[in-house]
Amino acid sequence: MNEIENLSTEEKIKEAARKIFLQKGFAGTKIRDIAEAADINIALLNYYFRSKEKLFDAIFNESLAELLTAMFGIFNDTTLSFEEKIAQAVDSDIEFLKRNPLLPNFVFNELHTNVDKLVKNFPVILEFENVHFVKQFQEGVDAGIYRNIHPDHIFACMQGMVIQPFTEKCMFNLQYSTQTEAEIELLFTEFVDDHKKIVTEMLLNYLVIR
Amino acid sequence: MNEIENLSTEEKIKEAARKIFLQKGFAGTKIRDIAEAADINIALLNYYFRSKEKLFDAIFNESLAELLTAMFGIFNDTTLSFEEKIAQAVDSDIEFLKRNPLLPNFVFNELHTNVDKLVKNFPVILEFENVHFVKQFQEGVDAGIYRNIHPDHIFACMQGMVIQPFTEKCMFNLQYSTQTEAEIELLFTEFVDDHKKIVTEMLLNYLVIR
DNA sequence: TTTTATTTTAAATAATTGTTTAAATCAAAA
DNA sequence: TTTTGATTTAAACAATTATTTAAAATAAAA
Repeated sequence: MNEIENLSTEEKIKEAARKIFLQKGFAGTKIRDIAEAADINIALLNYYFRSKEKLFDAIFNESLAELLTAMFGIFNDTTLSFEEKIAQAVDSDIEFLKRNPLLPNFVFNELHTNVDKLVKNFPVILEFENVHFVKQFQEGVDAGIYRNIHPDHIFACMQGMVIQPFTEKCMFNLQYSTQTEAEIELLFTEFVDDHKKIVTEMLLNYLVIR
Repeated sequence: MNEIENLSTEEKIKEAARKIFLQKGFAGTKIRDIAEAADINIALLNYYFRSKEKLFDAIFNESLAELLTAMFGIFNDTTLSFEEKIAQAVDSDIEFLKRNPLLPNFVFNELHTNVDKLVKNFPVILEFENVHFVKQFQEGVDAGIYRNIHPDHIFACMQGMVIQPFTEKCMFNLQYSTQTEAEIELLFTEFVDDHKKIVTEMLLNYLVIR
């Protein structure tokens, strides 16, 4: 019996599915479009993944795992100071978003139809209040060096500022519609790189009491 | 000839359509669901609005207009100082989002399939670089009292921080899943009210050089 | 080579969904 | 009341779409 899967067909489907699901969401995606993009027969889709929904779940769970890793990977690193965690989280989030610009909107949008699946597949999501980052922050608050706010505000501010340029990328494109596409991409990269520094400074400026 | 429209049926359709389109997007919405929610016959939908797409466009354009008004209504008020504009924009945005929590995600998501329609219906969107807020900011930068960054960073930071709590509201709900729904709503209102103050202070703290 | 299991294909199926039709109901005007 | 036009309804239609089937092609094993 051959246990080694030939991933080429399965991976072709997943890559095409990922691309289209992220662009158009679950309801907006037709399995025929996936099949065409993957250059395979429609029936193969149900042969490898039993249904459109199962294929979607596979993509969605992988995407969410990626996002959670990117978003919260830094926050439990005990070797980093609070300030370093913020700087590195902002940096790694934006680098991640450069490679996956559609991912946050995709996840957040499909989420509220799938909240029940979320906790089941990612119970870690309930642990965010206990992350090392929060402990460090609370210690700093108690020591009088950090401003006393609920840590959720920090997450909301950081994530919001980091994600927003990618959410309204189309607005950015409009603004520079005279340039070529390649030039716009370059401008956007410059913009989000500047944005990293600004977001980090803005957060620390506010949180750290001098 | 009766020129006075009886708005009750038409309005019933629009209200139901708005609710469902905002929750599920264009592709995820079935006109039968709208008809059921509005408690009317499916054919009436095409009688009043010629197609699903036309109905959607009506809803979408209204939504976008609302969002743009809420987001940028303050920025051209010449009676307000730069600092006042920030404080008021944050306040009015969050108050708006309390009433329309799903609207930003809806708009941004449907936008990238409709970018061409956007500029046609809302040419004002290209004028944001010339808004009074930006002029005030540039003057302040030239006078050395504001930090010299591209104004787009301000918009991205402000909008991101303001919208994010509503985008991940479902996460907030999970965190307090032991409480009743009414209690959670109260907690969330408190949270975003605190958030107003934090966002405003964080922005001004960073932008205004002392 | 022959046999067996796996993978792929074309076509059919069944259900869904946006739209249309034609008749029925209702309201206002003559 | 009768007539006219607007509104509403039930049903049908046509197109789309996820899924299944059964046969063909391919690869692996005997």
